[in-house]
Amino acid sequence: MGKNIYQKPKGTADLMPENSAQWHYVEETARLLFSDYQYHEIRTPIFESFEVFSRTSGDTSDVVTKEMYDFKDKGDRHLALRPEGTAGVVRAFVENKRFGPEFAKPYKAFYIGPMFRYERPQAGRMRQFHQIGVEAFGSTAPTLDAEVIAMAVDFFQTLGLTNLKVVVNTLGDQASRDAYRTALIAYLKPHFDDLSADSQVRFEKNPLRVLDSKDSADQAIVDGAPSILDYLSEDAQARWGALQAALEALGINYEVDANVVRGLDYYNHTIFEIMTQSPALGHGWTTIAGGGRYNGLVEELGGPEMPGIGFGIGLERLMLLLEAEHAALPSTPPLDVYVISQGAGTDLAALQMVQAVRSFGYSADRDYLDRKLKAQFKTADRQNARYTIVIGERELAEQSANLKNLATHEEITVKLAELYTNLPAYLETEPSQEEGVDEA
RNA sequence: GCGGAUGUGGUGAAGUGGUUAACACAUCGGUUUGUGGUACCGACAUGCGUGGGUUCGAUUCCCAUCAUCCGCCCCA
Repeated sequence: MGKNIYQKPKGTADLMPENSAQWHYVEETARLLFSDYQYHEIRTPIFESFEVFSRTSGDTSDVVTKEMYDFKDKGDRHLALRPEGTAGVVRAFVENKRFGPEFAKPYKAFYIGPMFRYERPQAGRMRQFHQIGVEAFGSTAPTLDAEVIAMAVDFFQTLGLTNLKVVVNTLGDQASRDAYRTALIAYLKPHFDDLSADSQVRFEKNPLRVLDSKDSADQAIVDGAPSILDYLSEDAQARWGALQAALEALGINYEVDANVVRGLDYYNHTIFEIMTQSPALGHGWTTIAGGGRYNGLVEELGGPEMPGIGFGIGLERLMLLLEAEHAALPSTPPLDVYVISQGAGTDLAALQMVQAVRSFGYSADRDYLDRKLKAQFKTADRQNARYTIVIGERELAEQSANLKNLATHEEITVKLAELYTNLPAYLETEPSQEEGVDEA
């Protein structure tokens, strides 16, 4: 044993081969479902110019001010590992001129990949974590907002989650927001001394965030605060009404919570969170997806005036949740054939045989450690093999093999040449390389 | 950035300031000659996160450090 055992950086994780199947399953589910909505994958760099994030997320957010992994590269460029997905997608949208008229609107994209935030790790929250998110550009239609929300709900339901709550709110347009902000500050100011220390900081930096404080004293104060919904401009009011009508038309059970405020500064109009209740993610309702409209972002990054909407889902938290809720997860793929060899000269025959089996589309494995026959059977059994093909010295001498069905214990002797040309006829099973799904 | 807990073999987990670090699971081997989930037998940490310190002597005491887990902030 070496003395220097390297450890992965704090807040990162190794996804080992034994555990990757469920990630594939969730990702594949997203790909298929989002494709039904005509969202296709976009892959943008994992790092971007620092400004891409600082200009979009806002300088009041901790995400920018203290959680960003930023650095100077050898060319003295100020770069940052992406802390969220939207900014990079918007940048790519603008840079590749997808706002052009030849591209149908809304222009839709989804992403899956790692994000980075320098913070203390805790349940389902890593420094390198993964998000699935979608973005749609070029339409302000509230029906699109509703559809985006519906897609997120659809995704969770497809994964077998049921205990979901959709919470929506609106931040209105800039005018609405400014008017509300002023009113909120006016209301909060006399209560300043009674606010928690955290909220006093929020009051200075981003007063809206006081609204979703978890502190009970804060909440008592917030209960009497003015509502954003009373400060909406006519246009914002109309959109807000249309959104709710659209959600109702889709039969989506939603809740209006005027105190929901998203953490990134770029949102306006529709914002939403999908929440669930699970001991795996702490007490009470916790957010598993969040998103909203960001009608100023494209312009902020140098594009034309063009609206956008999207959401993000934290995969680590989702995996924890699926595990805790015993939702559908893929089973370990079974092994079709385990090839057993024994004795002089059989090694090459076994090598050829596993390859032959695989060439028919079946999965095959064998022993590479020259272990005893019994041990090889044990391994075949442990790997849930359906068949074994034994090639020992005796079989090799007569150019045959022993084919055994491990479930029925039936065994037959077959010529090697016959197996090489006609193997599927001897197996009472279809190739099983696809990952099945268990209702665990 | 703040607070709490933890760190012994592949896994779970006992344990003590002093010569051989329990036990269980897993793994590997064996139980006479080529056939699998049982049973029995055996093997398996020169090491107790890392680095210092105290001591005649530390895995056990002290300090630091790293990492993990939980909570706050923030957020997915």
